[in-house]
Amino acid sequence: MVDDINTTEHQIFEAALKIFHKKGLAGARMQEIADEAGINKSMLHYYFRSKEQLFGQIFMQSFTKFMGSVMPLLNEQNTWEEKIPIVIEHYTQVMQNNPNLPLFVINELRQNAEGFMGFAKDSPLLNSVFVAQLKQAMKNGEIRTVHPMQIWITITGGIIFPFIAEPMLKLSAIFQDTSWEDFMEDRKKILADMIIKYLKVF
Amino acid sequence: MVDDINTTEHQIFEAALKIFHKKGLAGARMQEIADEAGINKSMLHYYFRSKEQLFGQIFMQSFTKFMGSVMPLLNEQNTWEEKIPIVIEHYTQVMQNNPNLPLFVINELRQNAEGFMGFAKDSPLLNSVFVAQLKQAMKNGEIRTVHPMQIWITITGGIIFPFIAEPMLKLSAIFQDTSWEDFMEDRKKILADMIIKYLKVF
DNA sequence: GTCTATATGGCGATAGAC
DNA sequence: GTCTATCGCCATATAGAC
Repeated sequence: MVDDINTTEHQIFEAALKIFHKKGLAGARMQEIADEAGINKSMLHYYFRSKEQLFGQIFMQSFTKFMGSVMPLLNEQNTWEEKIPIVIEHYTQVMQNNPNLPLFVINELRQNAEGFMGFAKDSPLLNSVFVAQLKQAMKNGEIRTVHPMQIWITITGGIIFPFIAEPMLKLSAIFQDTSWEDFMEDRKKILADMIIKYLKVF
Repeated sequence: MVDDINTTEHQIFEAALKIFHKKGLAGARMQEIADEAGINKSMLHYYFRSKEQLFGQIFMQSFTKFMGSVMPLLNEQNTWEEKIPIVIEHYTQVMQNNPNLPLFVINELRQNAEGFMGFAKDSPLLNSVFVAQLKQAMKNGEIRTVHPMQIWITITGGIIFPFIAEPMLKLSAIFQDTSWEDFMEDRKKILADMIIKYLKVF
């Protein structure tokens, strides 16, 4: 059982997750994963047969975590306006706990475009309560009419992008007068304000 | 001369650019680059010595293109408000012509964090006319006071992120009722409006 | 400059003892 | 289940003919 935290299999899985997230499928080495797990390299093949299969399990879990974890929040019984800062806070947490997760999923998905088509869902996002609430508010004339995906990408990208681009931003020595942490803390409020104001003032 | 478009060296360079952008350093194969260039594999070593050195030249050019190309626009003699849609249009063009460029630069930078510190500039962005204009407008009370980098990341991320996340978004079957092209065309105006409204209405 | 042939090392994977 | 030893392949790189 991979779930049992004390098994060899679990140790390998966690090590592989870390290495694959950092280096990707092509860049990761089985030996490096074994070292990270403090375990003999043969054990990787004993438990997961091949690098491909080990990777497959890691990817599946990562993809589900990244794409699926936010859905419950979108279907809560609160207003669309309340959901926005909650979603922003959620993604900030995800990024702080798994800084390489989105880049990993995006990269591997790009390499293997057709290989993962089985993952395609029937767009649960567009069927969420959140999107329904936005559409209703648009219909009522309470907010501006705009494709909900524009709002969604602005929310998610607004948080995820700075984390993804972090090494580039830091390279430009851009954060001289403020810390990265303060900057991202400010960002949460700015982003929510910006989106809500855009929707309401028109 | 790599500049001369008819030389073997130039053909190799262009082929390597394409393959490295798509697969990254770890995923690219010298044979694949040679095939793409329609040239014998030995020629790659003859002109560029090693994979590492070939990659180094590609990365340097890519990084400069990605980071440097927007600076002139920020220093033009127009208002900050006029610059925003211009920058958005610029990045849209860059993304359409080099769809893998940002992800390539971000990924390789992340792998080799300390290796490229020599590229660090003295933050030309924060010394641009655009940022100076924003600061002046804040001082005059014409717009809300906010760190200019928040504005900058919202602009760049707002365009770059959807392109980066494209395979993931398409996988979610999200674009049933509109085309990707229409969506991005709308986005340019939405993003500019959103940012300008946020700055002016407070 | 361009080709063919080959050297060299690294990596995924397996065999087999314990 | 876990280890050591090793196989076989593939990728980078070089040697050397033309």
